[in-house]
Order: sequence, then C-alpha cells, then structure tokens
Amino acid sequence: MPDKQPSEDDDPEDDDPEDDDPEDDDAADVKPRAPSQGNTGSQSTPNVPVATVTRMALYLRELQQLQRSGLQRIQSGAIAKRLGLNDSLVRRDLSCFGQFGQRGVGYSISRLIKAIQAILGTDRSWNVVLIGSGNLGRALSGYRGFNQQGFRLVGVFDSDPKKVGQQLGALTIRSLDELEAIVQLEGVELAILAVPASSAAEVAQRLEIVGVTGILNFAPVTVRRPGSRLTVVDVDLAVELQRLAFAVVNQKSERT
Amino acid sequence: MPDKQPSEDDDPEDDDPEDDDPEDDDAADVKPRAPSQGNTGSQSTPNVPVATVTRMALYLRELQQLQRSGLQRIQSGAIAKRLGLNDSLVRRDLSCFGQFGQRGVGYSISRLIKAIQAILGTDRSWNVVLIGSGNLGRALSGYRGFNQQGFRLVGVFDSDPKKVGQQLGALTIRSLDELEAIVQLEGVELAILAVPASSAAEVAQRLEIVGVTGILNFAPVTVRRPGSRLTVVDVDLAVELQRLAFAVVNQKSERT
DNA sequence: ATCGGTCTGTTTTCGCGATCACAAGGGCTT
DNA sequence: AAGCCCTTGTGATCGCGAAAACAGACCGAT
Repeated sequence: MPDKQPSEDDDPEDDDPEDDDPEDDDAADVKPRAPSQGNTGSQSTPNVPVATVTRMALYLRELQQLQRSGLQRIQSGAIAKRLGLNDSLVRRDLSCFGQFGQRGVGYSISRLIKAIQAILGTDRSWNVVLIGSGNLGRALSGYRGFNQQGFRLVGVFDSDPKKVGQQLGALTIRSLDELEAIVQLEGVELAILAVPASSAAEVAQRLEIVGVTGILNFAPVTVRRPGSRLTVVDVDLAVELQRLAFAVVNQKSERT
Repeated sequence: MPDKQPSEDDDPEDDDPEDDDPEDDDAADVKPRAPSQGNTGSQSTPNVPVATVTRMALYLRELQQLQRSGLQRIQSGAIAKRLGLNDSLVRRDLSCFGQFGQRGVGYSISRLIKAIQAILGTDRSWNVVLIGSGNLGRALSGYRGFNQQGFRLVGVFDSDPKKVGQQLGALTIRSLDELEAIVQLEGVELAILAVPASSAAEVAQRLEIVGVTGILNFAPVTVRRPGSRLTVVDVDLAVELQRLAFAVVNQKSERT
C-alpha cells in the first residue's frame, strides 16, 4: 500500500477500555534513582546514559504499536527481541527511572507508555518552529509523527520573499524577520533547522538568543558552539548514507 | 608566537600528491588489538568502533568545507575544536585506518578527504533506489547531498497507482512491481525506505531477497531481523525530537 | 496453602571506548 | 648542523555501558 496512513489520526487516549492493572493510581511517577555519586547540582544527566535515552524513545515506539494491536502486557524479553537487544538491557534502561514492572508478570503497556512519555518530556505539548521551507522543510511540516508525539508546529519561516505568504499545510510561511516575535509570543522552545548550510549557523545563533533551548539540525554543518547552553541533535542524511555504505562494505556479505 | 596562521604559499603544489601514496598499508590493520574470545570474527566491524565511523563522516564533511574555503592543511586539534571533540580522539579515529598525517605538520586536507572517502566506500558511486514518494520521499529525491557524496539515485518507486508515472526530478516514479527488475538491472545495493510503517517490513524483505545489502530506513518501525545479513541504518525523526526534548528538560531548568 | 515457575530489579563482572601521557618523527631557526 | 618546538601516533589508564548472574516478588497450579 502506498502512502495511505492506516488510521494515523487516532489519538490514543490515556486509558484503555479494559484495564486489569491493580494499581494505576500513580501512572507516571518518574523518580530518579538515588544519586550514587556526589553529583554537583545541575549536571546534564544525573546517571542516565545517552544511549539509554535513545532506546527509551524506541521502546515507546514499539509499545505504542503493541498497544494499537490490543496488547496490554509485555515482558522485557519480548521488547528486547523486537528491537534486537538484550533483555537485561531493557530492564536496566527502564530501572534507571523507576520501577514500572511487576515481577512475575511484566509491564503494563499503558502504564509504561505514560512513564516513558513523562521521562522524555513528551507528556506535555512542545511548541516547535520550523525554519526553512525547502524540500526537506516542506516534508517535515507534513510529517504526522511529530504531532502524534506531542510536538506542535506553530510556525514555519523562510528567508525567501517569494515563499513568504505561501500556505504550507495549515500554516502560512512567515518571513524570517518575524522569527523572534513568534518565538516569544508562542513560547517556542524547540526549533527544527532545515536551512542551507550557509545560513544555519546564523539562524541557530538567533534562535539561541531569543531563548530556544533545543534545535533539531538537518543542515550539514556543526551548529553547536562551545559554552552554549543550546542543545543540538544533528541529523545529516548524507552522513547516515555514508555510515550505511561503510557497514555494507565491511560486512563482507556475499552476494546470493 | 601565539598561533601559527597557515600561510598561503606553504604548499604551492596542487592538491594531488599521490606519487608517494602509501595506501597499501591499510590492509594490515584488520587485526584486532585485543583478543576478544566472546565475539566471533564474522561480526560487522573488526576493530573499528561504530562511533568512529559516524565521526569519520563528520570529519569528511568538515574537511570538504575547509577545502572549499581554500585551506590545504589541518591539525587534529583544529578538527576536534570544530566538532567539539578531543584532539586525541580525532587522531585515534584516523589511526584506526592508517597513517595519514605528518608529524609536526598535520594532515593534508585533500589527502585526508580521499582517504576517508575510500574508508567509507564513497570513493566510488553507489546506485540507490528510493521507495516511497510521499512527503519525505519527494524531499529526499531532491536532496543534493546524496549526489555530492557519490550516491546516485537510479529509481523511485511507489505502490500508489496514481503516483506511478509522475515525474520526480529527472526520474519517473515506477510501480513497486518493477522493484526487483530494476534492482537487478542497475545493480542497486542501497535503498532508502520512506514508506509508511505498515508496509516497511514487507518492502524491506523484498529488498533483501533481491540482493540489496543496505537500507536507510525512515519508517518508524524496526525493520532489522535476526539472522538477516541486511544492514539497516534507522532514522526516525520523531525519535530524534524526543531525544531533543529529553536533553532540554534534563540539561537546564526552564525559566519560569 | 504451599510449591514451582516466571519475570523484574539489582549487583557484579567484563569489555570497549575515550582520555591521558609520552615516545617518535619532521620542520624551522639559529 | 643542532637544538627546539610542533604534531602525530600509540601504549596506558580510566570510566562507563552492556551482559551475566543473582535475589526478590508475584501468579498459578496442585
């Protein structure tokens, strides 16, 4: 089937109809573990590996899929198998943030989803702006996965006067000059950067100055600056393809 | 002297000093340094960390940018500073594959670019097919970064009959039924998967059967299967945004 | 009710990746 | 030419993440 989305518009509400959970009163209690070491206050991550965070998002994705298929409980081994991981790793990842399972039983999918969403910070809504309405920007503005996970696109900007005013989905492309005003007005915290490499650094600096704290950067340049409080996640499509090429060359797989 | 600015007449010769190219010693660095008995040798990378491969692509990106700006030599510390890394890490990464630098001088940018391209396998051209001509697929088909790095898009496929036959850049969208024929005809090794989650697994299986060895997967599902020889690199945009949200929440207290 | 099986949460162990530190090599200056 | 400084390449060390092993809790069966 082509790009038809099978009921992607459903909004998985909080409670599944038949819930056999004995305790679901404290759905999302995210208590970090006791600080094992004397951590000096506002360090970045207390004791959670960054790799764990990436996997948490993958767990959430699988769990939501399982929930859509009607399942209510899952075991760490089953999650691990679906993602090609070790079951012990799944349990350890989850236990970084609290105790969500029931021994001898497993995890309640709905409860785990809520917990991971609270951990990742997607239990609330994030206002996001998109900068750049080129090929990639237009595709990203239509991507439904963002909205489904609590990211609300509140503005699209472009520096090209010919594009300003055009309609892009439900939004009108604004001039880049309005960036600061909209960010402050809407309380935008995250930005998706889909501009050419030549202007990425400048836009990133403007975003940081106006108070944006996180940037998802698709421009193939380094935007992060030493001493900056800005959080940047980079996605370079060419880099990903190069990683793939290396893996293919070095896998030594024989042609069938 | 505080710093040494590279003068422009240091290297009057062109960027092609290949007469003394010691490229034949990169075959000997396949031996692992530590004897690991738990892992069999048939694993993907013998002794190169996967994180190193990702950084190699980033080095290449920076080096190409430096080359465009006219520079000819670079030191490990300068590369590291540009990417926010440790200079020792840069040298170690590069030394995984051979010796490319000159002590006391640094690295020849042009030589390093060629070396990294050979390492990543992008010193040749790769034939790539794109599956899915939705929002993301159309954007990817127009992305110039792919072509610039040696990836040649030779086919775009979609299962929607209404899209088949439409023009997408220089290519005509083909029916998914023709996938196997084109892959074999053109000798395609890599595929970019930009289809809905519901059909990703099935398409991936078809690709593997017909001999594609690498998939860049944008569908938000796990495509990799145990026992498969297929190499998969996943890019899930929602996952990246969730990583960003977590980093923002946990890195810095949001102002009230 | 008790016992056995199952699955989680945690501790321990292990291996690898990143940093540190230094030896080796090359250019520049005097 | 010799000494100095600079930079690479690499052995040594540290820290951390992942796997293994184990203890604790829950369910179901008998």
